[in-house]
Amino acid sequence: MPIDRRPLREQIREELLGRLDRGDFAAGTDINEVALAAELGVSRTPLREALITLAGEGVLESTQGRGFRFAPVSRKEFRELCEIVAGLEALALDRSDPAYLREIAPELLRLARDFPDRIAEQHVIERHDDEWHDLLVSGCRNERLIDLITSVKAGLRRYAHLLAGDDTPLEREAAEHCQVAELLMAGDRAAAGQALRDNWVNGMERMMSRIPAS
Amino acid sequence: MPIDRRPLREQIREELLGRLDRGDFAAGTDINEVALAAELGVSRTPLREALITLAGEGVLESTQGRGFRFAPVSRKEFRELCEIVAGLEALALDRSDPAYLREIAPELLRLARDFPDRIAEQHVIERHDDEWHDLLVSGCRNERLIDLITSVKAGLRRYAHLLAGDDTPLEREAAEHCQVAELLMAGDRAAAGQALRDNWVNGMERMMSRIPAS
DNA sequence: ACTATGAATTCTGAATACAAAACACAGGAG
DNA sequence: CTCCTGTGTTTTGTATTCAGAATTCATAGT
Repeated sequence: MPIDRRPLREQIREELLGRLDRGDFAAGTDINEVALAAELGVSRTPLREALITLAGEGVLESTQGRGFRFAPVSRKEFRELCEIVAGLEALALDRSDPAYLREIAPELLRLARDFPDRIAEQHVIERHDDEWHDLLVSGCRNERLIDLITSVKAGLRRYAHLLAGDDTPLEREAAEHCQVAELLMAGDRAAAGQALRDNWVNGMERMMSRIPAS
Repeated sequence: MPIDRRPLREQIREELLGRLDRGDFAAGTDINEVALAAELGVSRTPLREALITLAGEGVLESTQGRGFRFAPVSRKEFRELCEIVAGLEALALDRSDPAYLREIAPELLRLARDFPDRIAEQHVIERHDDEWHDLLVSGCRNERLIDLITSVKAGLRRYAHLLAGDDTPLEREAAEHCQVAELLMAGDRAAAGQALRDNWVNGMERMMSRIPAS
């Protein structure tokens, strides 16, 4: 097997994002660099590099002399991020090859119908949802756009653990995904894009109440 | 006056972007950290932090063990970036307060008509163009979106010096800006958004020939 | 009792030092 | 002559150290 030869800062970044998913960090709290570096078993240098990357993605904030802190969550920001991702994914759909979209539409439909039931664990559901969205935009030739979507979605990870346990909207989510897939199968990319945007907006509204008011 | 108390990495980032505008760096070339740090009069640590930030914005690329290099320019990437910014600015317009847009429309129109003539220096033209676009999206309440647009536009700076001296499309650019302003004054935000997207696409097509084929 | 001041402490920001990987080039085997 | 290999050099990646800013806490003055 090829051993892991990526820079430490990337591994650290992913580790921190993983912990974020699990809700290990309280939003709004300051980060103690020496403590966190010791905990991760690395020095402050690559840790700070990872923190700077995350700050660039909006996951963290930094203030001169006071270091980094996890950006506090807010309904306003959640709404902003969802709006952006919705716009970007719709754009990606628009810049995709229509033939390819028709090709993957059946798989998208299958995934949407296989949506895990409410018994499933939260991270399984998230994984499944991510998989669907990743496949959806996989036909986009605009590589920078794909990277950008990934980056913006990193900011949404801070909200993941807040949304855990709310299984009511699962059917809605699955149904909306089905609709997008069916529109793609019919070849109506514009309508699919609109349905996708609606899916994001609806999902956002469904989740909004679970975010503490700032 | 308040003295400059921003972190070095930010000042370095701006200095590098400024040099990029002036075409001081050849695209695709490797960066020697010690040499550049010495030239800037700083140590490698904040320099690397700035480089990592710029890599996150797509201005630089990094490879394990080989450091950073200015990402090579290509028509493909230029097209991708323009598509993204077009989509994001149109989204920003869509998320703006219509009343505010009508309010600033006259100023937008005035700016568009005051477009500097072809005698003006390149950076004056760019400054003017930036000012117009900044004002256009200034009514957007989505702060994250504004930041994102700024970040993606940083990637476009690598192309600025390539586009210098091409004064033919100036009237086209000005005319298209006028049209957007007039549509906004009429209160037709959707049409203005479409005109804005067209402006980006047209501008991109006009510039495309000046970018060396990869 | 409360505020202001200042020293001690903690932490970040930046510089330097060290380790390891990539590169360049010379020399030898085929 | 070509290709491989090994050694020396350069450059990056990471760790450590140093300096200075922010915070805390105690104390003195009102």
